Amino acid sequence: MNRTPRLENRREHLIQTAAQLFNDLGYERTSVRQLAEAVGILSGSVFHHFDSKEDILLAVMTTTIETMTTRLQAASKASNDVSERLLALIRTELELLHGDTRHGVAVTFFQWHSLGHTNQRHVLAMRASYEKIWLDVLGQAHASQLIHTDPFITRRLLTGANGWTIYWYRPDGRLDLDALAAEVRALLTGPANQNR
Amino acid sequence: MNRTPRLENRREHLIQTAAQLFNDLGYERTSVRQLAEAVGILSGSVFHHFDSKEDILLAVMTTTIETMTTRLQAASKASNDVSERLLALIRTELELLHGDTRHGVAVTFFQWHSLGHTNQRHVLAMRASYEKIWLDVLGQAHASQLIHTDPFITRRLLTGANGWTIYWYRPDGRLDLDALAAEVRALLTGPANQNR
DNA sequence: GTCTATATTTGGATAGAC
DNA sequence: GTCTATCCAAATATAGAC
Repeated sequence: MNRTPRLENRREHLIQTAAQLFNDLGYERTSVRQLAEAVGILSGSVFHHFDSKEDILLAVMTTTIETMTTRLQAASKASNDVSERLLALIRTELELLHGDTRHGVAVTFFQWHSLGHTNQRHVLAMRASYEKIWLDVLGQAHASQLIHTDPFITRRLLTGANGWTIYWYRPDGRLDLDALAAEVRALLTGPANQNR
Repeated sequence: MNRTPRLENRREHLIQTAAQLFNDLGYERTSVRQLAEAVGILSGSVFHHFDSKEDILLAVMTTTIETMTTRLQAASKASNDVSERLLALIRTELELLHGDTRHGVAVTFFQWHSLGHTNQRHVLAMRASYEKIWLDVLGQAHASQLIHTDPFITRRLLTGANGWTIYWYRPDGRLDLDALAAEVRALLTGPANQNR
């Protein structure tokens, strides 16, 4: 029996709660006191788990990037068909942005400038393996003439297009995630692949 | 003769300097003291020109949106050909993001969450006329089968794709703005319009 | 591992002299 | 329109008791 539900790992709980607060309010506008209150402890106690406030942001991002990479990796192995593989990657990134991981993912996408330079480089290095998966698949898509724009530039434009969806797209609205993913792929591959 | 160069309009100078600081450091990490020092006055004097710090951010955004709308409007009248008109809009937005207006534009794109709700609505309302120009042209492009994705969704994906370029694109690099604009249009219109 | 208490800094904003 | 001086609030972080 567990006397302290959810508290088996307070550090994990702090990271999840911080992700939500940082996403809702922004890192700078979130105080350590708010975070502490949200998990039911006092502000001083937070510093038993983290060295500094920035350390919390770093933890949010590193754990998020690990999840992102794992899921994208899995998606890239879902099919041998390049077109389907591309769709799987798009759908996965949109799921990351709008599913249970949304807070951490949004923070990772849009708040890395709140990190100091050293930590920024650390996060960037971690993101590299995530981006590599993308570039591999986009390279295949380009080689098989599924897409006709440069894979590198395409990925960067796509990063913006997908990331920006957090500001307007609502999964519970008219357009579901599959339909949105299909629209995004249609944008990349052109009308030829719209009718199957 | 002017004894006080650049100071004819101190308020304007403060807005321009604030745009740069807010873009470089972020709104929350920029102090009124820093801004004051950058224009050569003391922090108390700033509040002769603005009611509050948030008021400065609001001024940055409203003046920026006016410029954005003016320039996009001009671009939309540059040609009667839909394809060229679309390219002109893309090129103009990229110029706004990377030219002399870049600081204010980046702040307007990515830091509106630092505004209170009331001011957010104000800014959103101002942006509407800018977005209307886009939706008109994308609607024309869709009607003439130049693009095949929904104009509304397309614009939102495009907003993200273009806005995100501030994080990776450098106008002084290998790819010039015309080439980037061409890539973006190629993404929207598909391979059919890539070879002219 | 958490709390109490607090050190220390910083930032937005104001009042009144010049 | 700017400066001087300062108020006040809020925030990160620490030390030591429990």
